[in-house]
Amino acid sequence: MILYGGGAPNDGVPDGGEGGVVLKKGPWTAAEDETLAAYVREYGEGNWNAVQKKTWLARCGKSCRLRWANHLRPNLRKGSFTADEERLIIQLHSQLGNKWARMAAQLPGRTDNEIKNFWNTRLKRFQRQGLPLYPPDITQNYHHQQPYTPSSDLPVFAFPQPPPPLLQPPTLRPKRCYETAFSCLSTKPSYASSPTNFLVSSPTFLHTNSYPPSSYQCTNPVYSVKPELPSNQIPYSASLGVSQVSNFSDNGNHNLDSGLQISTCQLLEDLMEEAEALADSYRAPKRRHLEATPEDNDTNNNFFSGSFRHCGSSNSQCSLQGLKPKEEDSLQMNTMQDEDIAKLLDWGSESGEISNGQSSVITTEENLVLDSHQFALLFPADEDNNNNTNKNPRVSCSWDNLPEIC
DNA sequence: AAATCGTTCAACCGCCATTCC
DNA sequence: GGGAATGGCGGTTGAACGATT
Repeated sequence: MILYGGGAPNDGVPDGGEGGVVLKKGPWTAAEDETLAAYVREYGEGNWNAVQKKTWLARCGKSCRLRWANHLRPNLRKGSFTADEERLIIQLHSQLGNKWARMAAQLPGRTDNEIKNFWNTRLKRFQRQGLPLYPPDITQNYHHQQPYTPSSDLPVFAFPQPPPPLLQPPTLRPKRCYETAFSCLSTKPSYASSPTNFLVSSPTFLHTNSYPPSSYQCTNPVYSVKPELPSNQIPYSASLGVSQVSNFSDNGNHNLDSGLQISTCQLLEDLMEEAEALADSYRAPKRRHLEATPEDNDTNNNFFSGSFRHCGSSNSQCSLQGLKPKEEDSLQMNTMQDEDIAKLLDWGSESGEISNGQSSVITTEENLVLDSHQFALLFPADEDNNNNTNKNPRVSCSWDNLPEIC
């Protein structure tokens, strides 16, 4: 056993002896750091579980590896990101999604954890402020299919790619986003041949020029075709839509065999938000309980009510940036009229039998385009935001009034 | 000065893939 | 082939800290 660094072996940690060591958690001490560094100097990286055996450290191998990788290994750059680094991160994220390790590989001396923290902080801030996550030039890069390629080992996603055919068996299973996005489901839905379809499933107007009005043009990859789903950013797009299906059907049967259901429900949710804002401005409040019942305490069932809160709280993501976030969203939802819901459900039914929660029969995205037009007629975008704003501030949210995403 | 709020960052957790036996 | 061990990755948490009220 190596006693590098002179640190106290126990250091407040119970030690049950060989095989019964209670591993220490929490912040690392300088002595532990020194011990770990000495271990790596002697034995090299890897075999991290041996650290515990060969030194007095009561840390699990994972913890050692993490400490080394994030803090002790040489050539680490500490301190704030430079402007160039920040820009590179943004650019990489626009292409890779939440692939922190791969992003870190492009930023010498930076760790995936740092990048992840940076991005999540930035994400929070930008969402709160309703700002676009990606600067226009970076999204232009996307538009012109000139993805940033800092090195040869970074795969180039020449998107937008034609969306893969829907309703095909998955050919690969996304590693993370799948789990997160559909963690609410006992039955995992199938989806088309790549996670890209989750984003294809975002509101139709994001992918066409037909709606909303031409003044609004989304190029934000977050909404658009993207190789990977940043799962903590797109629950709105995927999982929330799914949850809505189950709630609309109200049969507890998560029979979601179609990625297109997700598409449709996502669009539906977007439209419902628009509808709720409009409806709320015209009608006296009339409560309608779309939220999970109180006895539904698990996350699955709360997903529906949470979906609106989430959307409101992630303004830059969901595009309805003018909507009131969080609590007010659920209030707005409660004020939605039955007939509005009925219209939405009828619309959904016509489009893909969404209202009954069964498998969607929509087979093409064109249907969604058409239906969005129908819905546009149902809830026309206000032509004069000021007028509506005077009626009710909430109505200030319309497609025209949205802050530019990109 | 105290309380509250927001941000940052280090660390942990769970899952998955790979390797080893 | 199968299970265990190991490493890697992404998501999440919570403490520390500073700013604001």
